[in-house]
Amino acid sequence: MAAHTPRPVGTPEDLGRAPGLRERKKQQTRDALVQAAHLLFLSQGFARTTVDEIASAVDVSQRTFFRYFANKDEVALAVMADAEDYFIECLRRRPAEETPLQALRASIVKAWRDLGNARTSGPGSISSALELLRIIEETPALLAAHLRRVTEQERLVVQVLAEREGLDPAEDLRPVVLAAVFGSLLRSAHLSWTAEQEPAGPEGMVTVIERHFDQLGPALAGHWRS
Amino acid sequence: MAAHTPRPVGTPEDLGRAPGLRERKKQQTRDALVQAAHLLFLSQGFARTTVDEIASAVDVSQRTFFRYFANKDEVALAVMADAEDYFIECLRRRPAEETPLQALRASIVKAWRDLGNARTSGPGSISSALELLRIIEETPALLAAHLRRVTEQERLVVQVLAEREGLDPAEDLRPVVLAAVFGSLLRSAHLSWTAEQEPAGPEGMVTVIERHFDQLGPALAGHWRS
DNA sequence: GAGATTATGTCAGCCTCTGACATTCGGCAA
DNA sequence: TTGCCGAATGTCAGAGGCTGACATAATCTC
Repeated sequence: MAAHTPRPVGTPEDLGRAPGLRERKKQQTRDALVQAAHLLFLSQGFARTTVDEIASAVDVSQRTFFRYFANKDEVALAVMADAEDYFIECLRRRPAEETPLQALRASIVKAWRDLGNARTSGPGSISSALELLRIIEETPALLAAHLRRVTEQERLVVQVLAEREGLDPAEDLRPVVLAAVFGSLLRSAHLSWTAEQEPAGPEGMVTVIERHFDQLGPALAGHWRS
Repeated sequence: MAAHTPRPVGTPEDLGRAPGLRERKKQQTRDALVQAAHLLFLSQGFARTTVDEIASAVDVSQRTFFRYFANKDEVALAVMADAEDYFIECLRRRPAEETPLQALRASIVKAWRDLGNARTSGPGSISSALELLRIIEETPALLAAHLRRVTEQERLVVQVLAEREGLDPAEDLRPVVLAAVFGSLLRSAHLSWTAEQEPAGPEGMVTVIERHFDQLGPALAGHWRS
């Protein structure tokens, strides 16, 4: 097992090659750990769940747990992390005619919709991610780790945007600023989704996100008092 | 000592009352801890500094350290936290004629300038805060904690903005969105300040922040390709 | 100065996370 | 099939963050 095990991301040469037993087992324990952790977090809360519990629920040693995940946070954020990867993929595929802002909006909506239509249960399911989002928001340590992940994702967004528009992010601040704006827009959407009794599920999330996008113009415009 | 010791924030009834010996001593050890931690972090890095080291540098027990700060992160972020409080104060005082965006921009610039002109050394100095910013950015755990703090501050900004403009933040998304945008704008400014060889010190930071503000309009406008 | 408050120290202990080393298991080729 | 190599896992020991409980010492109040 590679040192520190980054999350398995399908490299090009993986495609079409049948993974051996070893790989399959690895994926299996990983999924099992995520799922076990998930269940425990939901039932007992994040803080009151120990790594030992998670590990022994899957019948591996604590040490093995830490070979799959760098820390306890990571296992909680794993599902969200996968979803974010998919979003980046969507963004990469947007047609060049769209403005950067349009492309971002379209990608995030598509990502949620697709994930919503995909597997609807199991460790990688999107409803899992949504339940997790609630736990994340109410657990300071997790929220912190999540926010850090999000800002790292933002760097990727900057890169993709700059590439799309053919400019150098070191020269031009616009991709940086837009990515930042987009990131925080998403976060306030998540926040309002978890806080309010919004329609649950991915489609509810899409609604909330779109509502936030629509407020972007008005928020930046002059005075608010009508 | 109150349980968990939130950072001392001057309550109205404190004003003009001479603090007793006990209070003064508390403030003294707190400052000493911050300063000692600060020096150690700068010389050895955050991770390689133990709480025991910090505590014994000030000649108190480890247990006492944890009565002042909930965790190791907090002592590192203490100076930044004070600066943020001052910013909020500035925002509260902005004239009502300014648009929300103008008020935010003016407050953050004023806050950096004032803090820059105030004590220029010592545990609460602004140059300390700036040095810390570098450490924060390169220490994942600290960055995470910092980001969480920032988003909490954002909630305050939402409140102040909503109050200014006389609207209900639960009804109207504009304060929420603007605060989010502002927060991420600041963060990318910090990032570019720590990354590049920007003019050091508070004034350099002001320059960077203003440059980012100026890009806000262009970033959101249609296509970027000229 | 006596008693009530409050800060500090001490101690024991849980939990997260890591390095080192031994063991077992899957992949692969003779 | 057998045997070897490398990769995954287990075991163990230990550092470091953090907390509750209780005792002690300092300040405050009257």
